[in-house]
Amino acid sequence: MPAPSRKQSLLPETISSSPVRRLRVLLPLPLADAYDYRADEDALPPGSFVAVPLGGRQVIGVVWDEAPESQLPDHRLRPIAAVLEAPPMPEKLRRFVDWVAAYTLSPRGAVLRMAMSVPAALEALPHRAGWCRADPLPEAARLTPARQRVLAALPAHEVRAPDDLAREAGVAPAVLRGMADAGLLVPGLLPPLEDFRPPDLARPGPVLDADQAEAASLLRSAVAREAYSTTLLSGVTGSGKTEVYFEAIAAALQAGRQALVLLPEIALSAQWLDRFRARFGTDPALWHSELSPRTRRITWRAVAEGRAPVLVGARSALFLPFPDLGLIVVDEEHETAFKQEDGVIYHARDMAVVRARLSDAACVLVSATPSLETLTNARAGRYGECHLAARHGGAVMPEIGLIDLRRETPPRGRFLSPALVAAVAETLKRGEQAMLFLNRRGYAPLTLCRACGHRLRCPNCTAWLVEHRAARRLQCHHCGHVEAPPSHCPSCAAPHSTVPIGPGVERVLEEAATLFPEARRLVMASDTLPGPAAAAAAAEAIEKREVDLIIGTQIVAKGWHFPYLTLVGVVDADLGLAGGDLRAAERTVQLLHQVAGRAGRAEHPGRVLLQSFSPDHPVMQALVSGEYEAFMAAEAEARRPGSWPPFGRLAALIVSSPDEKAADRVARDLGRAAPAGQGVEVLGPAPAPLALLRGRHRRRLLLKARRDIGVQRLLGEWLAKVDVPGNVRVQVDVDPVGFL
DNA sequence: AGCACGCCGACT
DNA sequence: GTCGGCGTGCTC
Repeated sequence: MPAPSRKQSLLPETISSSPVRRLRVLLPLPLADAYDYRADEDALPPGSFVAVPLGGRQVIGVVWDEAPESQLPDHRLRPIAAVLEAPPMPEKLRRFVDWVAAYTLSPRGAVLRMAMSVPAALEALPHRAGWCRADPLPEAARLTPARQRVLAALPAHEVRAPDDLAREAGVAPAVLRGMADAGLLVPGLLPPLEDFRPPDLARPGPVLDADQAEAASLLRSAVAREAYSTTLLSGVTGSGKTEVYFEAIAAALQAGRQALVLLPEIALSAQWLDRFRARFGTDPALWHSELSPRTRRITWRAVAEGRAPVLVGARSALFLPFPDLGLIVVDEEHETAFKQEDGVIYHARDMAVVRARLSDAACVLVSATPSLETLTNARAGRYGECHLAARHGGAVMPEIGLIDLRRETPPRGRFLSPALVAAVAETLKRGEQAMLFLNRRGYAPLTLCRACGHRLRCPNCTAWLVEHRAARRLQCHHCGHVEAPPSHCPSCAAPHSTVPIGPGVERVLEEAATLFPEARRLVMASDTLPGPAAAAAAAEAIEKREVDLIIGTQIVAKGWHFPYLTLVGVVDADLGLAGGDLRAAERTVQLLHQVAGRAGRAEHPGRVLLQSFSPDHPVMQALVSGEYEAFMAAEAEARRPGSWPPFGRLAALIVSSPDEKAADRVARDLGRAAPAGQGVEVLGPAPAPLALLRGRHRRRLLLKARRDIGVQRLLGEWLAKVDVPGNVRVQVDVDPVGFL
């Protein structure tokens, strides 16, 4: 039978007598409002997952705790179709969904969708078959050594999964089958999902030094209060911050609550997991984009049922249904990867603070190079603070030096200066490891025709095509566009006339291969290390000294521990400073500081060399002196007069459309309707730096407002004044961090 | 997000 | 004359 049309399906539902009970159901669709449904069940608590009819299909939604308000008459209401078995969505998560939607000006349903990312976890899960010891054991059955091992591994009245039992007893699965036939084993049912093994709190952790112990006790007591607080935990690379916040996790577990750790790139955290295992003797639950559907379902359900005491994840883990979250740790809190840039645009670090507040939980923001926002909040007393001043275990900070590229010029077509080449050679000669850092993937960021000067650009974006020589192709780093390197210039048809301009890591690798032919070289970039397994293998090879020279993009900056790495050369320290980005200087200092932190640990002192054309720039001077806080204080004073964040608020409107005229028209209308008044300023419209992205023409407007002004209301009223045709999209980015 | 309805080009 | 393209618009 075909699906009934709307009109037909209304018929049987209209035969109901008024008044009917109404229930509010929020659906995981980009809708601002919840819908009213007819409830025939008694006492369906808020948070319940329900299946409801919508148009010609059925969708799963959540009973929302607000008064029904639909203008629809009773007879137009459709009934709730089914109540799902999953535990209701916790009240604290529902409030968080409401809060995030209001703050980011997103439809509530769009935010709910992030909290319902695993629809399969809401279905009832089948019980799994297992084996149980027969009681009594049949006397006649033969007890071979293999069979005895199975019985030894299987306590009376316990059910075990066949795979686990066979592995533990060291027998083939066929043995179990035979034992069942002989009546020694009887079938039993296992619960649908296994628990995550709880961390062992009694396990002796690493010995903390005095600084660490003091910080740990401060965090422990913050967690023990079971009330909202946010604390900044800062300290140089290698000062043992991770071990300190592990104590906060232990405190949350002791209080019977859950702990969540957010990492910017969970895929690269194999070494983090080793440390967790060392402290707690078990693995935490994981949450990131590469989980299999099955693991995703198991983990979501375990979180919902309170069976996952500790979860480590990427930013989307903030929307998991923890019943009683006691602690949120945001490690590397300065990382821009915490900013979600599409769909619902939010900053996971800021939302973590909110989630903690709504959960009566402690939040700990961790970084060697805290963001200016966080430092300012700490200085103002809104956040607590603890700082680890020294590297743990007696290691010293690396010595940082500058190479002035205006004097120390690399040979033509090369990118490593003589001074850096000499330092690498010396390091390799001593049998130590060296790293060359360049935050640019591929071979060359720009290709041009030497005959006519034509530059190869992406057809869909305002961007050059990046040559990836190993893969023999040109690639756009903003959309998926790929093309073969042309044999003739597409503009003047000159044959074989293209030349690569500027370096990427592949080109540095090529240079290193000619300079250091005997060194064992490894490139670490997101495209050469596809997935967590490859990244973990690379890290292991480095730790085992199977590599002499590492050439990497920013993925090398993130929390790795390479004990034999003593030299880091930054190929282009000026790279991040170009462009009109408000945070360019801050981000460059953070990135290069983190990269520098890879050099030298334990007994091997490290050295860092920065190649720069502007060695006098405050960013370079801050890196050399190591005075991060002083630099950030100066940065703050530079932002204060213009009321730039964190002293004022920003919101960006991004107007985009495949039709350039339409985008321009809407941007102009928005500009005319811009709010005005004390402490409010609108900049733009202007073409976005990426004026064309994935085939869409983009214009930007920027709202700057005093800190005490409610930006959301302003934005809401502003957007309501302008009518936006269907082919134009207006995205709102509250607290933008990038300016693309 | 789906899935309808709607109004213009190439097929029987 | 119908099948079907995917452009707008609604779903309690």
